[in-house]
Amino acid sequence: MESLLGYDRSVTYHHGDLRRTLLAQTASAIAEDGVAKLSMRALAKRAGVSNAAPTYHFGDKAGLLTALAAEGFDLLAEAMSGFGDGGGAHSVGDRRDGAADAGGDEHGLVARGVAYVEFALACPSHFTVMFQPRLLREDDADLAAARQRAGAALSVSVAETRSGPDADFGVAAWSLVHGYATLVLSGAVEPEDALKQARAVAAHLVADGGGTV
Amino acid sequence: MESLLGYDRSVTYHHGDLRRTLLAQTASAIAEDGVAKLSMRALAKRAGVSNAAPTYHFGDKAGLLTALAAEGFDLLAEAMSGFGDGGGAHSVGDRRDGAADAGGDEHGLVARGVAYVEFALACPSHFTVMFQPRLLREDDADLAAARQRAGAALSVSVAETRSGPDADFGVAAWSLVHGYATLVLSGAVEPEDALKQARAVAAHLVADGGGTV
DNA sequence: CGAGCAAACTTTCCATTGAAAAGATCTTTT
DNA sequence: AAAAGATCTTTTCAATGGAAAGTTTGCTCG
Repeated sequence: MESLLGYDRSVTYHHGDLRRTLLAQTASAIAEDGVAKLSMRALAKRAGVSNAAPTYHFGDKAGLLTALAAEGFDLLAEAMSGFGDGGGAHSVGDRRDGAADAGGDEHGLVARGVAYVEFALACPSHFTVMFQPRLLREDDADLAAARQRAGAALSVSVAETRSGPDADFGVAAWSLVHGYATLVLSGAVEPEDALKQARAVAAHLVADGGGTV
Repeated sequence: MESLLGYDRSVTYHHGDLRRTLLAQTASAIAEDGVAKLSMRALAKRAGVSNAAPTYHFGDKAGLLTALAAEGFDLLAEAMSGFGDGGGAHSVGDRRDGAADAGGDEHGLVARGVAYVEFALACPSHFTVMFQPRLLREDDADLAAARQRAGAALSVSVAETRSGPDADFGVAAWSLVHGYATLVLSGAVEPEDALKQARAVAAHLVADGGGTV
């Protein structure tokens, strides 16, 4: 029977973890071929379930990508937290290569900027989807909540450096790291050593002492 | 006859300008619903031709988007040229709102950064596609050529400001304007007055006098 | 313990899509 | 005028997203 179906019903039925599995498979599928070529059916095959299983869990393709984006914003919020206040730097994902996080006493804002880039490069699928609202259900509550958490983490990063509410500087800092991450991911900038370069790039901004335009 | 076909054959057959028309319709379709929802068939209807007409001109969907991206890189190169050497500022597209280009004696690099953002906001469909290589035919010769022209224009902009070959600074400047444009286009940053803010943002970087990390 | 009930997943079906193949029409060249 | 080539159409097919209805599983309540 199972050889005909292509999957073992006793295992897949009430998988228990299918939602998480689908999200993970989605991320790796996007990382391989891009979000444009993501197919719900191929995803289902990849996870060893039937065509309609992903649709059941996420409603439709936009729902799937929305869930991925929400997960991404939470990962980003996590990656940006725990720098200054003794929490110790959390590296994205499982890797702990030391070198990237070792420079402990570099400028706090630079460290967080590097963390932003580090996240984008470690989770390219999440990052890509997070900033393509056309692909998402913008009215999704979970997405809004996760986005707000990430936004708060970003604001804190800037506020720690600049006491006054200098909105322009915050936007500039965000633009810098976001742009660098985007350019590297799109292949426009060759990343010999992306994180080292990111640190140098970020330092250009922080080196600006004044800030009044 | 024509009422049955849905188009006037005497007009559409050997349209003479169909390729350009299709590119323009593609740009506006993407601007409306995003590139993910772009349909070759809907595009054909929009242009008043049959299903296969777009495929004939561009090979396939990737070919269409590649042509759009190449056009975008040429528009960008044009937008970035003609600042310092007396050419006068060329505004993107047809609009000439004066205010955006009027501040003649602001820092040259800032002016070019603003031009970059101005282009991205004026041609969002081109800009979006230009930096999504997964959607394109990367081996396309026209794309490579146009991209190189734009790259050269960008390099000149930076080189005019910094004499020495400070690669990091160039990447930082590009990242800043590219990131700001991307964030505005994705809706992540609210553009009260996007260009004014862009100028302020860019000034943060230029205000950095030294540059050595 | 078993009957119902909701959750999780499957099967089937349909409209739309991208692309290939082959045909029709117009323009240009010779 | 005849041939050749460019431009556009018609037809066709496999793949896709999604809707609808059916089936299996686990849980709850009597």
